[in-house]
Amino acid sequence: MSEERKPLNFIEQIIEEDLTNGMPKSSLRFRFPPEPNGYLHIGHTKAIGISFGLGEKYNAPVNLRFDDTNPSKEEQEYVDAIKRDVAWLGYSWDKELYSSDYFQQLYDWAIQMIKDGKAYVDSQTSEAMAEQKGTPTQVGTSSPYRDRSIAENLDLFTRMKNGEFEAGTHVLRAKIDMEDPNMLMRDPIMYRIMYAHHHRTGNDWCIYPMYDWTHGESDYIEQISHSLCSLEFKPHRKLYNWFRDIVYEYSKEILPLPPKQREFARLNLSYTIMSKRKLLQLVNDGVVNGWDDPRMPTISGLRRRGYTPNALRKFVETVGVAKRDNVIDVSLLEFCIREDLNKTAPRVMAVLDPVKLVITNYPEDKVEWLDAENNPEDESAGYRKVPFSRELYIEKEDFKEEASSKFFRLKLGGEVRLKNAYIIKAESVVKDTDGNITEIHCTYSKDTARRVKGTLHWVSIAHALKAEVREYDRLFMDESPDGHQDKDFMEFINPNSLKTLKAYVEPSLAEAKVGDRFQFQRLGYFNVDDDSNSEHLIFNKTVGLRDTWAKKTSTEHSLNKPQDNIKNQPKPQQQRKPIDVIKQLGKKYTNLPEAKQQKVKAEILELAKDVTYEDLEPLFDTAAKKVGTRIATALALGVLLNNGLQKNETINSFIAKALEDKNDLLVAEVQSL
RNA sequence: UGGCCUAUGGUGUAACUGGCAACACGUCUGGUUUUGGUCCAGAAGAGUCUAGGUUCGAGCCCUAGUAGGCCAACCA
Repeated sequence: MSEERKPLNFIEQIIEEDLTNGMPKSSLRFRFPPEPNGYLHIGHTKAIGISFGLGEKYNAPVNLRFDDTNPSKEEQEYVDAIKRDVAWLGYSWDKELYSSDYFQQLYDWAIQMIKDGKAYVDSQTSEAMAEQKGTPTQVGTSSPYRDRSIAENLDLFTRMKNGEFEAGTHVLRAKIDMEDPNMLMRDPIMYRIMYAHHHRTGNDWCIYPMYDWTHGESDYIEQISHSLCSLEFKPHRKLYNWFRDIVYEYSKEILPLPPKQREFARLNLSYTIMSKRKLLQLVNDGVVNGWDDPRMPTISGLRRRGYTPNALRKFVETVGVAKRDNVIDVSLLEFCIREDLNKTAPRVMAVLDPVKLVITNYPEDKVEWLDAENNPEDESAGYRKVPFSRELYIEKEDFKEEASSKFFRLKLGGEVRLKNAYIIKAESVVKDTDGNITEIHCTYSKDTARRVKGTLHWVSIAHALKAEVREYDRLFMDESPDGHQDKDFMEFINPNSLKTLKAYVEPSLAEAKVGDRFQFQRLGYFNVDDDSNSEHLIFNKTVGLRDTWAKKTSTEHSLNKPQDNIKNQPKPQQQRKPIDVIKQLGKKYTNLPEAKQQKVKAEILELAKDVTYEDLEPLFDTAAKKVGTRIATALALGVLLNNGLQKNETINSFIAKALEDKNDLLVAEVQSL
């Protein structure tokens, strides 16, 4: 009956705490607030997973709110793409909302703030204001317009709204504290004049509210209980609360719940970038073919690449939620998609780099349609027929004229199984004038029950379909392309991130539809690209199969990553020095229950027989705090002394210091020395 | 010459709030296998950034350091 409670992340803990402190569960409400100025990427998937995941966990509504306060950057196209991506991930939002829906309310509150002397119109240039703002280490100074009368502020602000001023001539600022150590509190701008067409409000407004004076208030209007965002907004929290407390005073009768902002570390993925601005640059510079290029870390790119919503959700669930900066290894993402596709993707055969194979003892005009299992992981997937004939294609790299016994693919005189078909033996090769192998001649045997080490995939030449296969490599060659202050991320672009192959696939694939996912056996997972049609089949390689053979051969033949190899070498157990084991045992000594302590003590005494004085000496300096280690040291020292070691000054001072210790165990052990 | 945040195996996250540092990925062995996949069994790898302190007992609490991140857009 022991209930294993799943550990909660820090945000869930905060919510649980609020709940036990009296917040009704029905008050829980979350939101995902993208700015429609670009496509969503895998980093957003984490944010989406957190807020929508909380919604699912607590059965609470989650709003999709577009933070659309900057019409110069935002477009309807992005709104549509964002909705498509969130829905594709399998989340459903309670309401589709826009910060621009609240422009009037925000304006009314701003008027009230002016009347209360909490906001003023500044009429300086942005340079002058930046100057007065100070620096992180230097306080700011007040604007000469800071003490304008309420009447004048009201008049100016109304005229700003009415379009009487040019862009850039006036702004509305909150009146807070130009000397606050948090620069965001130094009279932040609330409104600027901007004559731009807004994707929703058109030309209704020519003043637009800034992020800080919009986001928190939108949360408040929607009665969001927990407003979750990434770490870089932590400094904004003070301002978020400042604005919130003011509008709460104005409207608490109608809007009783003041929201709270909490911040988590955003997701970073190795070998890629997560900045919408930089992603846009890749699109604009033609490095990739659009936001949904399969090499892009965008949700639409991953979708086109063949990733599943399941895999992505599992991924963000696995990476967890915390507050420290992180870089997730792409291998985890790849693990998640393989795990999902392994269970669901039908297996088919495709040859990407073909060489012709002729079965000399197979009749020329004969064709057999053999049974092939669709998915060994899923019995209900059933079987299909694949055609077998005298002339086949196999992968070039599956044949070598000569090879070691470690190579259990096809070699001259060797036998191998053809998947779903017969066992063949390579007899001879035909070469062109340059010495390239053009044909492999084999004989087959019908006895398929025999055990042979290797199994190859193949296609019948006469029946195979031609297909284009797009193989992708990482877009950047550096683990952290935008993590270098001296180098631009564009310097790390991998020039060979896309490889287009002419492949041959089994005929059953004629009916494959855009988006369908398959495992090309022994190769990896592939899906049908959006560009594909029945005349011209196109597949994207989603991810390769785990390949321990490729790993072995590449580490044998290349010295590419020597440090990786060294790092990953496990140390043989025998080489672990006794003194190290003693240290480890000693560490927790004082925490152990009595019986276990005796056992460990005996172990240490035994190990100490193989310890030299040179090994032990450094431990005499162990910090006083590490009592356990000092006890272990004393025990080992006892053994050495018994074996004839003479006391010296270092030993004596160790003993003297230990005798004065408050820990009885330590004192007892030392006294016997 | 500031403020805020963070620090646990190679990576990420835990440790029931002070009691023998766990899980996942990755790495390495071995087994099964008509995919060098999957699956199964196992291993290596962490004195929890440092130095003090509180405590019978500290990854967790306190103090001081160190390192990294964020903050000076009429962006979000």
